[in-house]
Amino acid sequence: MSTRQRILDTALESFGTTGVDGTSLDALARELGLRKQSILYYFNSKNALFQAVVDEAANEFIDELDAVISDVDPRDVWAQVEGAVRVVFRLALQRPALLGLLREASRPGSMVAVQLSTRLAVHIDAAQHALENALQEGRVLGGNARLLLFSLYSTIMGVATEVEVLRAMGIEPSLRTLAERRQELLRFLRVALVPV
Amino acid sequence: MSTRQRILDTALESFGTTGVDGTSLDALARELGLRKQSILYYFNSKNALFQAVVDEAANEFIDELDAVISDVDPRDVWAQVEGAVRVVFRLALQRPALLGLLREASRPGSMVAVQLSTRLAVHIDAAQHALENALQEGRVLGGNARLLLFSLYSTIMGVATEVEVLRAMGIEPSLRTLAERRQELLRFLRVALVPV
DNA sequence: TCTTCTGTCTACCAATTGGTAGAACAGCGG
DNA sequence: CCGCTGTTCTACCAATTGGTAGACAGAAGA
Repeated sequence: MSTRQRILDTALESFGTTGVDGTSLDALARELGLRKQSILYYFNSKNALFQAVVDEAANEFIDELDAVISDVDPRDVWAQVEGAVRVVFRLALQRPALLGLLREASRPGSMVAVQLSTRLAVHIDAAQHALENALQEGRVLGGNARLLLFSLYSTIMGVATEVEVLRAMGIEPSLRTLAERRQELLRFLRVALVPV
Repeated sequence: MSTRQRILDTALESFGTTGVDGTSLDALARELGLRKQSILYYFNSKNALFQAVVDEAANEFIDELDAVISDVDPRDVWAQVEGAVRVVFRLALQRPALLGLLREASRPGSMVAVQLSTRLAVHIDAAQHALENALQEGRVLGGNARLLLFSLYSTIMGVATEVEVLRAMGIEPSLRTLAERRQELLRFLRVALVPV
């Protein structure tokens, strides 16, 4: 794998778990068996690296979503929601750093330096239109599609990343726990989203 | 107001908006018209200050919740949930730094140094028991009360703090927007929580 | 008046931070 | 063998960080 790609991967892992401020270029380079100057050779600044990592994470996130959702009837909003929930929960288990990074990127301070990936913005637009269609046909509750979309996003995100909160309260989340949580969330969404 | 209290208040504001790592003792002191050594006179370290600020924020948060919920029939779970939602949304508008700080405190890295306030833990226990009673009487969906509680918490939190995400996407949240969001969330919760 | 305690200050400090300048070195085409 | 290009290195650096030591001032109490 190219050095550049190794840097991106390791940085995603570290930024997503330890946070951007909590990760020094020095420590990152040590983990890679390099000097930090080599990192700065590929990315002009730490901020540029962060931007690149966010872009990569957003792309990976969307790829996972697309892979699942593309198998589904685009008119079946509920099936799409269910697919999205499944993806997010799987990522929470298998790629926790990825979700951590997306959360890190949407923190108040970080947004100043880093714009959300273009692809993510486009994807949100598309999802918004899909929801608007569903709304017009009366298959979903709610008025403002974009706001409803954000509601879905933050609900999924919040529930999926609460693993950390559970750990902090002394509850070690198990596979079974997460499965239960997903069931509860799906029941939540199902009752709120099914045809009126 | 005592200097100690002024430090706590300013620190909460700064930690909650700029983040802990993004706030230096120097900048904090400058904002207070002091030297950072004076801060360290009251709090032995930056971490101790953060711990104190988290405790204060948790207390304030719980006070707000208690004030609303104590007016409600303790057996009426739905009324309590509605009250909690109202409180969180009001805080999102009037004391955004407070919610920001609670989110900051539940970040992966921060929890290492800072335990959740004891009072918050006790409060969560109480809420858990209330939910369990409701579950036994069959007035609410769901199985595990503690998990359901976390679901409620993260859902409310996620939706309320998505103001930042909206801003990042170029949507300036208005009072009306937030009111709509609250309505949507309440509809969400109502349908999911009302007697089966 | 002398002492003591509280609070704020000046003066430092060691460590770490992100970042720059430029040497060394490898491989490769000519 | 030469020069070129891409990559990694050593050597620095200025700035900032959290934190320590101790002087100094003022108020309070004896």
